Parts: sequence; structure tokens; C-alpha cells
Amino acid sequence: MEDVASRAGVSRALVSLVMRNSPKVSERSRVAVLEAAEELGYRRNLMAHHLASRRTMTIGLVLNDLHNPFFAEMTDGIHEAALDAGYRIVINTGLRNRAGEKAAVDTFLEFRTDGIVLVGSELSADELEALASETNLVVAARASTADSYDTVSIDDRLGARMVVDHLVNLGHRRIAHIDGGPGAGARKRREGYKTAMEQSGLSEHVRIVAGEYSEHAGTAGVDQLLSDGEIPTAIFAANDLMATGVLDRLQYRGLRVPDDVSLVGFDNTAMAALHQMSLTTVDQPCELLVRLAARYLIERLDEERTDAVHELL
Amino acid sequence: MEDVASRAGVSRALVSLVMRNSPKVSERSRVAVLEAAEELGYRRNLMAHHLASRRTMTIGLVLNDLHNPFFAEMTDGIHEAALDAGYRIVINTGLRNRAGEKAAVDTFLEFRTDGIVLVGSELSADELEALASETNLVVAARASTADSYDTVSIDDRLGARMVVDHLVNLGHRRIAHIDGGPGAGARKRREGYKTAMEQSGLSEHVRIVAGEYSEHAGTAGVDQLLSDGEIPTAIFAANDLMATGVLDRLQYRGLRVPDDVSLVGFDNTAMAALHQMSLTTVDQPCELLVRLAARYLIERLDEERTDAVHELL
DNA sequence: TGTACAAGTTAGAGCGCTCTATTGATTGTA
DNA sequence: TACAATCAATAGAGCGCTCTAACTTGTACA
Repeated sequence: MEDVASRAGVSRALVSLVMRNSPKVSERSRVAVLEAAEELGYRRNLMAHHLASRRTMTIGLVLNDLHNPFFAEMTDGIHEAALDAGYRIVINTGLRNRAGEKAAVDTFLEFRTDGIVLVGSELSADELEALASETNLVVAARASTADSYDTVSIDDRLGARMVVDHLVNLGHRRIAHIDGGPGAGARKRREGYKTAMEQSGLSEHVRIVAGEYSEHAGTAGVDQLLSDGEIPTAIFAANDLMATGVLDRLQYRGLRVPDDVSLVGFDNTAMAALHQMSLTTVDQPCELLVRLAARYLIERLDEERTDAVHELL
Repeated sequence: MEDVASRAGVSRALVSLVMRNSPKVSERSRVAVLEAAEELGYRRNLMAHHLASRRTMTIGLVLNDLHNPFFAEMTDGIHEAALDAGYRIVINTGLRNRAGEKAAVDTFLEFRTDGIVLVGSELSADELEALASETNLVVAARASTADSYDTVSIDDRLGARMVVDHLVNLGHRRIAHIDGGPGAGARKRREGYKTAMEQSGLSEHVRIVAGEYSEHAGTAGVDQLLSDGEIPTAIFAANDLMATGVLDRLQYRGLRVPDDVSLVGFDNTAMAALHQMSLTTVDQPCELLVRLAARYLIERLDEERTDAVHELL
């Protein structure tokens, strides 16, 4: 910066102003500085910039599992929303386990990103509280009423109920559920399923198989459902990724969908829309979810809002 | 750090040593410092750390398109390889266009990541050279002979030839190709297809439809193939993501796969293995590709190798 | 008792930038 | 012509850490 300054015949401070697009620089100086920088191949050092300004203009995005298209689909929306507000996004993946998620979060805390957006977090309520006390936090796709961070989520319970109602209307009674284990929203989907079954007078048919948000859990779930007891006429998989595994396994075992067994997923990923899948599923408005998440975080950053917002879609 | 130091009854420098796990700190001091840090909720500032040490121990990973499972599948491998060597990974997506990729790269350059791994880059040879002169660079899934950066890639031409040979062996003659446009390796796959067709005496049946590495290009490609001329008996899609679109569209148009039309993809993503897809495809050893990429970058960083390595799988 | 050496610790400069307060030049107004 | 107001530019301290070189201790040995 010193070199650029002397080459342009100005002070170091002025170079700094030019690099930050300050309006109070004469056109003449601006051009001189930019030319000098170009000639010297100067590129400002973000480390130093951030250290001195105490802002990084960067948002850390932690995605639970990049293998799940649901998360991949979220990146575009948040990228745009952030860019519009002058922020940049850096992504890290939780590798679908809490330790991985913590490591991802720690990276961002040490990098001092201005805020963090967690999508589909598996952290406990206490851990989220602790995190919120250290940075600006928005949690997407996982509801909460905490007052130290914002959340944007969908009504998982309602979604599950819609699935059950839909299947019941089609005449199904033996409706099984393969759950999402520790996954975000999984508990509520399970509870929603259970409540809806009971309210439809199908308590005796409630059948829940333990799983997680992965394809493999879907295949394993099918094996378990077929190995003991009566074969259900419909399966409600806790998310689309799992449903993919379920579909695959059912066909492998010689069962046709939907002729022999009906299948419903959750998330409405692009995958579900494919002809060869034609999966009935519950739509999660990814795009909206993530745009709102970005907006709330930016509100915290730019308008210094501190009271929590909780939006349930 | 000053506060932690005085609370632990040591100097700031010692706290720094503890934070960096230096071996030359007595157990007594280490414990005292860690306790003090814990009590004060101290977390070292990576910005300052990196500024002072001139190392970030971070590798920037630029993935061309997160929607493509091929890229998502690469993250796990590189994460592990990096972690083993004490580096961390930060991801950015190129949003499948050059401007987006440049922005992603610029972020990393300004952050001063120790090196950058580009997967499926669409940048020009000149741009890559320029980039390599500013940082340590490894390019995966895109071959080159440049001597300023390393590459790890597969033989796209051979892959394409294998596809054609396979289809010819099945008796196909009207084999069409929907290409990957500006995508990494797309040109070579196209050329490989063309050469193989010619060598099989099928020059007159060479038919290439312009596309790109996206699902939508697959559907559009099918529409074009069906709208004019004779319907091909086999379609070679430049990658699996495209093949998904092709499959979807063929079924929509009432054509069965493989009964009416054979389909082959490229990449061997998890998607292709699904029963309802059962896609014939060309395997790209993602895991290996990315592990080697990480290894070569780390060699540059830790062993200060500067001559280029080019590995063709 | 003195010296040598290793292990543990520390002072202080420096990494590359920003930001506040201040100066100097220019313009507008009484 | 004098003074205030405005704009552009700058000096210099400071962001939170690392790193070199120097300084203490404690132990071993002559």
C-alpha cells in the first residue's frame, strides 16, 4: 500500500480510501491510485482490512450436508441476497454430525465472520444459545423460540399431518414412518405423523422406524419394515433423500410404487420432480427460507436489531 | 490476550504459544492459560493470527456448481485430506459461470488462503496462469500442461471413446451427443465422441447438440434431437446431471429407456446408481481426484515444491 | 563455587490495513 | 478583503496477534 501510494504520489491513507470506494477522493487521485495498484499487482489484504475495520462483510453459511440437494439448493438464494447487501458468503459443511458442525462454526467464529446462518442445524438449544452470544445468528429450517437469535422455518408438524391426511384420503391405513433421527425438524415430523394417525383413529397402525436424513437410512428402513410384521401400504419418509433410498430398495425387493406401496417424502427437492421419481412430497420453500434468513441476519448487522424474530412458514 | 495473560499470571507471548500448541510451554502454564481463556471466553482472532503469521492454514475450494452432485461428492474427501495435514477448507461456488468463479477466487485471494483448489473450472488458460502467479493452485477435473500449477484429471477423451465403443458393440449406429458447452472437460468429451464415431465408420451419424452441464440442457437437448431429423437410437449426455434431464424428457415424450433409446451419462454420481435411474455412465474417481488435488497442494505448501505435476487418471 | 546448557518465558517490533483528528486548498458570502 | 464553510488529503495511533532475540531459571558437572 505504501508502494502504491508513493507511485501514485499520494499518502497511504488515500490509497486506503480508494480501495474502499470512498466518495471523498478526487477523480484524479482515484485514477492515479488505481493505475499504480494495477501496475504493481497490488491486491488489498483482507486479513489486515478486517483486523483494522473490525468488520468482515462476510457471512458464514453452515450447511448440514452437501449431499442432500435440499441444502445445495439453498446456496444460490442466499448468495444473491447477501451480495445485494454488500456481503459475501463463505460456506462450510457440517458433514451431517454435530462435531463437524461445531468445527465449521468454530472456523467462522475464529474468522470473525459478521454473522452465521445455520441451515438444518443439529446443535442443541444450549449450544445455539451459546453461539448466539458470540455472534449474530440466524437458524433456518429448525424452529425455536429463543430470544437471542432468529429462526426461519416451516411448520414440520403441519407438513407431516398433511402427508398422513393425504394418504388416509387415498384409503391407506397401514402408514409407516421412517424418521430423521437427530436431523433438523425430524422430531416434529415424527410427532406430527403420530398425532395425525391418532386423530384419524389409526393409533394401532402407528409404526415408526428409526432413521436419519440419508439415502442409506431409506434402504435400511425398508429392509426393517419388510422383515417383520405386516407390510405397510404407505411409507412416509422423513425427507426426499431418504425417500430416494426407499424407492430404490422397494423396487429392488420387487415392490412397485405406487401400485404396491405408496411413498411420500419431504422437502420437494428437484430430485422429487424427476419423471422417474415422481415423488409425492411436501414442499419446503427453500428459496424463501434462505432469503428471509439472509434478510434477518443483515437486519441484525446493518440495523443493529437485537430482539429475536421467529418466522414460521 | 492481554487479559488472559494477566489472569493466568504470564505474558501475552506465552498465551500466544499456548494457543498455537507450542511444545515449549510448561504444563503448569498451559493449564493456567487455558483456564483463564475459558473463564474469559477468549477466542483467538484468526484475522490477527493470520496477519501476523502470514499463513492462514486454509485452503479455498471453488466448486463450479453445487447443484451437481458430482461436486458435492468431492467435498468430503478433500475435507479429510486437508484436516489430516492441519489445513481447513473453505468452500465457495462458481455458480456455473466465469464471473461467479472469478468472484469466488477473488474472495480467496483477498482472504489470502494459502492455496486454491479449483474443481471443474471454466476459466481460460491465461486466467489460470495469472491466478497461479498469485497463489498456489491445483486444478481438478480439467487437464492442462501449464507449468505454474498442478492438475489432476481423468482422460475425458478416453471416457467418451469408451461410451461410443460400448454403444457400437450393442449395435447402435445413430448415436447422438449432447455436449457440455463451456464445462470442464466438455470439449474433450465431444472430440472423443467424434473421433470414436469416425473410427467406427460412423462419420455420417455424428450428431452433436449444444448443451451445458445442467439438467435443463438435457431436456432441451432431447427436444432438439426429436424435433428435427431421425431419432437417434442412443444418446450420450456429457454428464449425469444432463442425463437426468434427458431421461426425464424422453419418458415425458413417450420414449422408453433403454427399450426405445439408450442413454449414457458421465461422472458416475450416486444419482446414476439409483434403481429408477440405472444409468450407464463413465466413472470419475471423485474421491481419488480430490485427494490427489489436496495432496499436491499441500506438497506445494509444506514442501515448497514449485514444478508442476500433471496427473491423468 | 562457578560454568554450561537446556527449558521456559518475555519485551517489543512489526504484520497491512483503518480511522480520527487535523491541515491545507478552494469556494462562497458578507 | 475577511471569514466561514466545504472538500480533499494526510499523519499517526491502533486493530490483535506472531516472532526474534534476549533473558531467567533450574540442573548437571567439573
